[in-house]
Amino acid sequence: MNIDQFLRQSLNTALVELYHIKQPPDTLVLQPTRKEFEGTHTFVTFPYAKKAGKSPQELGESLGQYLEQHFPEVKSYQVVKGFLNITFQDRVWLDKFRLICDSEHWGKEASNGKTAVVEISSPNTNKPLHLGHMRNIFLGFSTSNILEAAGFQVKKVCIVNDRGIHICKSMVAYKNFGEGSTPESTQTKGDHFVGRYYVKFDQVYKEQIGDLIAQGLEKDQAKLQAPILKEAQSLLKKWEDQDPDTIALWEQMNQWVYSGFDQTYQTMEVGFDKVYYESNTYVLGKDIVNVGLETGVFLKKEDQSVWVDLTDEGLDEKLILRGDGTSVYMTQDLGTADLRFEDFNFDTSIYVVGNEQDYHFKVLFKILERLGRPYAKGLYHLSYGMVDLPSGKMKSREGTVVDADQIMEEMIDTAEKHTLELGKIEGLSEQEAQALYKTLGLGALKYFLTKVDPKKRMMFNPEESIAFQGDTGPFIQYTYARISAILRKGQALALDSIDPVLPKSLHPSEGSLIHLLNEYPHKITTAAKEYAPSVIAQYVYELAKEYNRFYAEVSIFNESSDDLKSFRVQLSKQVARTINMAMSLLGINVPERM
RNA sequence: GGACCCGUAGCAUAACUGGAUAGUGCACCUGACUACGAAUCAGGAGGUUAGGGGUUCGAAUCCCUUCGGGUCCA
Repeated sequence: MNIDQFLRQSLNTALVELYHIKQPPDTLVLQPTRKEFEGTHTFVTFPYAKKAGKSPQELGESLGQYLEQHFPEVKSYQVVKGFLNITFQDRVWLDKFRLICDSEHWGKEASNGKTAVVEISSPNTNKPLHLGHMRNIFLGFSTSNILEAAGFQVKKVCIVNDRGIHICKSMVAYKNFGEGSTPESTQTKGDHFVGRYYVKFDQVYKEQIGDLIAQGLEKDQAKLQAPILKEAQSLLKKWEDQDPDTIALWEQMNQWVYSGFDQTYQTMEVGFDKVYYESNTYVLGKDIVNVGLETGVFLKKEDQSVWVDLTDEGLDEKLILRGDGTSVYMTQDLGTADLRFEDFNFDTSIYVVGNEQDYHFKVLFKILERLGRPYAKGLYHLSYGMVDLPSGKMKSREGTVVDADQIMEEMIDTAEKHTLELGKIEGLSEQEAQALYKTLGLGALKYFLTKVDPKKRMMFNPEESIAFQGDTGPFIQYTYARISAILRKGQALALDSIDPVLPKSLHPSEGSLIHLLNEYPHKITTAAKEYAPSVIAQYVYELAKEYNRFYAEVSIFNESSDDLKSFRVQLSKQVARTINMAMSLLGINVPERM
């Protein structure tokens, strides 16, 4: 039984015995004890004081006394202003430590037989990936890893937005200004190559609007009349009519983009189980509309457009299909939801999509529920805030974005500079050194993007970039490398016994380390339940910090007793193991030295 | 016109979902390497949790309201 449960049951017994208060154990209010007080677990007595007819202070005292007398696991207690703080015997922690050492599957739940689908990234094929995508991607992959550790089978999918007017804009600009150049001929990464023409389109478009206004047109009219826009629209029409030349160009340009994306994904160390293309899925959903009309979930208006009325839920009426029979995003998303369920028969499906789509997903899920889809209750929108720059919002058309490839490169360069300054990696080959810089640079980036609550907008300052000190990826990586050095030495001294003699008592920092280690499985559960990588990030930071404190407070190899030395080596080893696992849940590697 | 999200020291963030004196990092000041790795550790300073009102043993958290920032729907 875990300590939490044990304490809940014991408190339950005490409340019944002393005050005849029957309170289900799992409803008792427990919380971690604050650092400045003795103990690890705190029971909040206020809610029960009235029923017991005692002051919170008295109630705490009596309960504490009861626990101390009846349960040998409880070492001592302390009541501060109605908060009952409980300290367990060192033996309890040592038993836990033994279990952790012996458990081969530590930090990995057994399969729960359920499948989760996670939709990640969903890029457009007209421009390179930027910082916003990175937040999406790292959040999505980390969430996937966490769900896997919590026992799910996870499928990572990506929907590529490869059709529509935005692609045609790049195509038009390329036709007019490309002069037959290619990524190869210009030595440019494919996605950047295509993105350039998207920006070019916008430049020309703006010039043309300016010219038209100068000729006396209203601004709104000018926006509609600009020749290059009309050209893009006619190209979209041609694409829909399957014009061979247009299709060929479209395929060619998309191919360039994909090869660029692949390279970026490789640097990020991510990959997908299945990729959907919108050019295939945008026709889906129309059948669903017909069925929905028959069953009365949808209604048809005079202009033949199809709507759903959600006003009784506090939402609006929402367009499902246009009067001319063409799709809107909602039509398509209904179709892909069904398709995805056919493909994976999932229990949970998570959409990692920015919070500007909060309303859209609320409506989508509601409609699927009304359509009686069996999977509807397993849908979840993992919504995240925008990434802001000091200069304001990122706008790809205006080129004010932080490019993913560029930022990764800069981070890796910074890591290299930093590492060379510190000069601690003698003996690494050039190849190992390069791998290390990547590990550190990407570690800093991934940690930065996953440690924050996804809901919040976040600020990214490219000038100050991302630090390597304090609450950062490299701080944790450093702790791991530090422990690795200890383990190497422990091995050399033959102190790395798998079955060390456990000490009779614990140094306080040893106790808190074991307590923290013991928390890890709970953190996975919480993180999986809430789809919150930040839970893991915060945990692993706390663990690394606690280890560094331990490291400063006690010595390992200067102890006189071999038993104690090997115990501390073993403790270090378990910390390293846990850091490694937690970091890999965030998609971050840890180095043996740095 | 309607709806949703956000506001915590100079900056960036946390608070176990209503619990203790609101934690932590950066930056700033002070100390610790002739000791297992100083990308570290120990300490200091910095807060009317945007403002006001309410709910209660207790509010950053829930309700009302004002202000500021952002988003969506037609």
